[in-house]
Amino acid sequence: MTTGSHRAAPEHTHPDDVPVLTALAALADPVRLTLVRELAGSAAWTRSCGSFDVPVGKAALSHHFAVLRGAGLVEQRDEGPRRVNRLRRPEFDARFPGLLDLVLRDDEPS
Amino acid sequence: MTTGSHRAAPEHTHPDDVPVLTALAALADPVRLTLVRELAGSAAWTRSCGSFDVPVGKAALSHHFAVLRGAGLVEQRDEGPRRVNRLRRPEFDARFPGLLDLVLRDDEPS
DNA sequence: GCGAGTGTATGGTTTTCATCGAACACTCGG
DNA sequence: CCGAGTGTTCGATGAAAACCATACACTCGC
Repeated sequence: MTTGSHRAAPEHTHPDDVPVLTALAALADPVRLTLVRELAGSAAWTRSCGSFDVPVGKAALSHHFAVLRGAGLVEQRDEGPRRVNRLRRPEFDARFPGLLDLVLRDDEPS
Repeated sequence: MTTGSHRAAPEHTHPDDVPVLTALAALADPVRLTLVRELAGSAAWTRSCGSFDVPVGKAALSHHFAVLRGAGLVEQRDEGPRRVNRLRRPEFDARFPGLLDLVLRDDEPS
């Protein structure tokens, strides 16, 4: 019986269980949008939560990741002391085709 | 000199001038989502502002339409005493391909 | 020119949400 | 076993946004 004391694994929501409104609300925030974009530019499982360049404290950051998880946008795994992330591109694309493409490739209007 | 006293024409924003964040925020609200969907199901210029089935008062409704205009989602024209609406599908699709399709054809997860 | 119908603007209330500081949990290397 | 590093949770604060009720503006039929 390896009852090993582990940290509680983060709760994940599959994109298939996510209402559109939740997905849109998750992406309609400048900080989270930055996280998603930066995450899309890195290989899976290579970025820990603290490695993102956003102007908010740890607490807020943690909250934002919880929202992204709840929207099926991000998957997290504990790796030693840090929590590493992966953008759930294929699953999310299957549920909301084109949405990620939109927010990723967008250039702001001149 | 026909200085005719007309009502101020509503200010419109073309989708090309709309940042993604604004578009997402506009759609990430249950009332506005209903408006867009109901509007998509009707012919252009056939729906006045008051003809939508949403559980808010006139003032809030007026505000929501202002947000939709500002996001390049809706065009309005004064027709007698009422203000009729049109969903700017082609323009908005050109700026954000697939986004409207997504919010329109979506079925909530079981 | 009234009065009904329709929409906007204003002012104020309530709710929601992003944020922070501080305290706590876990992992790992000395 | 301690201390540094990392992330979550809690409580509180502040800002943004949705909302309502009221008052105002415009159009039209009578």
